[in-house]
Amino acid sequence: VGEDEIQRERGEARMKERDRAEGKAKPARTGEEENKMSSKDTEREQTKVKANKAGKNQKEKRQEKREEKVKDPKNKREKREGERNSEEERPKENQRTKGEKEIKEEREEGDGQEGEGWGSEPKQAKKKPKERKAKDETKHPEKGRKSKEKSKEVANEGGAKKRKSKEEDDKKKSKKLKEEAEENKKKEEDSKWKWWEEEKTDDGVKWKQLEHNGPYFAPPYEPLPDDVRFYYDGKPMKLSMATEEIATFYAKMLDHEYTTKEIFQTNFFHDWRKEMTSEERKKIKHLEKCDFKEIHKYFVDRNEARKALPKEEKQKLKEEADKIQEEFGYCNLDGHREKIGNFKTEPPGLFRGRGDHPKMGMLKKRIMPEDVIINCSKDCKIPEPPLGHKWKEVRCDNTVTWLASWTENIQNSIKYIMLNPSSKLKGEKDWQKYEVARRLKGVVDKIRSQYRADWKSREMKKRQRSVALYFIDKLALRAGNEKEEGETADTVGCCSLRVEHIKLHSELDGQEHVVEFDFLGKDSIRYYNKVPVEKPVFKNLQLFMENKDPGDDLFDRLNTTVLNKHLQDLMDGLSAKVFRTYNASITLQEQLKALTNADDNVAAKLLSYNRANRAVAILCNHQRATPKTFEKSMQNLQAKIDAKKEQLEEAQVELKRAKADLKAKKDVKSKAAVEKKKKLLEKLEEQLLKLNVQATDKEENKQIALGTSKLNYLDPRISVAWCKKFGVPIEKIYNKTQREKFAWAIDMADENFEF
DNA sequence: AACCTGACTTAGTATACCCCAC
DNA sequence: GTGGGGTATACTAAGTCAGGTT
Repeated sequence: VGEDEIQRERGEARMKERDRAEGKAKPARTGEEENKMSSKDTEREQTKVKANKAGKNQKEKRQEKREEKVKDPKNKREKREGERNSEEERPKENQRTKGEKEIKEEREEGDGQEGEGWGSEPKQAKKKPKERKAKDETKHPEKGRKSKEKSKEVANEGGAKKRKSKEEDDKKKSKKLKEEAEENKKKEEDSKWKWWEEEKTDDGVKWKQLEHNGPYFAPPYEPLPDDVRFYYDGKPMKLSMATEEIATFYAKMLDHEYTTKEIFQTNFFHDWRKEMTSEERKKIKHLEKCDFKEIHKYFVDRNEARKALPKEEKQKLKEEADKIQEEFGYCNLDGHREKIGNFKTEPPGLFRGRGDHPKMGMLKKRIMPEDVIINCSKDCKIPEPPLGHKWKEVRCDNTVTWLASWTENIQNSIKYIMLNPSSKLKGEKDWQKYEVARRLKGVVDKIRSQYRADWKSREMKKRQRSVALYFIDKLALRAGNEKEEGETADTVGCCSLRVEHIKLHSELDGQEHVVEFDFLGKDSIRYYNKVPVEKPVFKNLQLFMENKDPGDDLFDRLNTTVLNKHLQDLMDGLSAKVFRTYNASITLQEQLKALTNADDNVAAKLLSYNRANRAVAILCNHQRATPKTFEKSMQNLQAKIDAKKEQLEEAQVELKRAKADLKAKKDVKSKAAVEKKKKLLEKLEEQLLKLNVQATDKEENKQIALGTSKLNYLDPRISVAWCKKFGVPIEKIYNKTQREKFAWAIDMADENFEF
């Protein structure tokens, strides 16, 4: 119920939410989205199919358009200009209908420049509630890490009573514990680097000293054993090593949906043939005649065997991995040991794009040292390339944060090795991001009233800009850069919306001026939403869509560069994505305020937190595939609920009986029995309620991913303050990794922090 | 102004891992 | 001890945005 209120309060309606509100009693999503999706397949599946179809039409159209452009670019351009000019007139007509506002508008336009002063940053004092925390940490240096071990030990002890020969084990363990503790101590000391208490420099220099061991390269290809064969046209065929390697990439993916897709197959086969020897190429002409099944089985078996490995073997493997982590996983940055995020080069394989990606199945080549640029201090020990190899380049650029880079062959873009989110370099940037968002809080009202005013501007450009900004602000849409056609999946953001992505309803379900959005956003995640908008926005959209084809840009006079330049003028550091951060964080703060009940127990408070978190995830459209095990675990939960209900009924019957007993006997004993039954009943009721809440929570979370917003959009200080204020242990909302990433916030925010 | 590119953040999914009930 | 279910981590694709070049 609370959640529905939230949504209403925000004055907008992500469609799903509204449907839920309409359904009232029904907690699960119902309504149109599902009606529309007739089959039982998952919504996303449907979405994709639909999108694919749409995509094809679009693409054909757009292709045509492009061809036209190529044929006669000038002609097209002129035509477009003509359209624009005539459009330019139209706003004036509209203004007339809006009456006397013209004058006001002029004034506001003149005032537009007042924005200059907005940039003044509300200086927020760096408070330091650090004292207490620091003390805590020095007192129990390895408490956090140890506690886990300890609990393990306790558990073990319980079991050990049965078996007696535990001593040796224990000894080993305690020794190991000691070692670990020592190591942890060392680590802890390093990770205790409180960079946030140091002076910040803002000169673009990211480090003074940077030392590391370079990337860890993917292990070389191991040829298949002789008895694992590839068949062509029914006959076994020995492949050259390079060809075989690529075949294994495909074979490994055989039971993945990807390999059923035509583009995937075509791309794969094309790239594979390129790498074949000429004899192989002569022979292998059709993918359908290739039989990878034996290879596939080999890998499946191998994986299983690895899973079934005895303990010691597994232990060994782990130790090896730890060694690698130890050697390549850390670097020295300005005298501090920092964890690296991705210290391994990406292994070769087949490219798995998301959504309807034109390049899926292409061969991702093996990265060699000769492809890699190393970035490190001048005077430090330069990382050794693997034996017999050389680096592409070693440079010393302290204005960037990466340690190594290479160019990837699919999109021809650069990939980097960078630090872990817990590092100073990442943390500082993160902190700064939220500070920018907080500055936006101070000027957002002004910006809002300005874009409202701009809805009536005589300039088409301004109108488009202001409507787009309205969407970005209200719906937390992404900016929407242009993308190269045919290089990536066809997805859009705000500025790249096309006419086909929205539908206008002057009236829908009792609401006026409803815009229906339906498009694929980042990662080809569908954005579907029906939003009532203000009348001028609606009118503007009608205007923008006039005389356009479905495949035309909705905001043809706007792109992200123009928009961001404007935003930069409004506030220093402002760009489109800041609105997402701002709206996400402010929503969390408001929701927490509205939902948290100080008298609740921790579990209930956590539920409130999750609900607030979920409100943000919904706002940002963070989705996930319904977990594979969802149905099952839901059933399990339902079974539990049913069992509880039964128990409850039984308890009721028993209570009645006890009451009758009491009436008959009227002795102390039966009175006590009644009390006991009453208590039991209460307890059961409470448990049932809890289970029901759990089920609701689960259902609501089915397709919503909370992690992304938690990690990237919610100022951690809001959460930290909330925890401190309501006595919720921080571990309940942030796991170990998250606590490391947000160490700065955990340390600096007190319960009074306001975003 | 269009175009390109480098650097960095944000994103969902696959897999590893851990814990608990059996 | 095992299996399964849920969470944490690894992985890498896909965005944003600004600065430079044409």
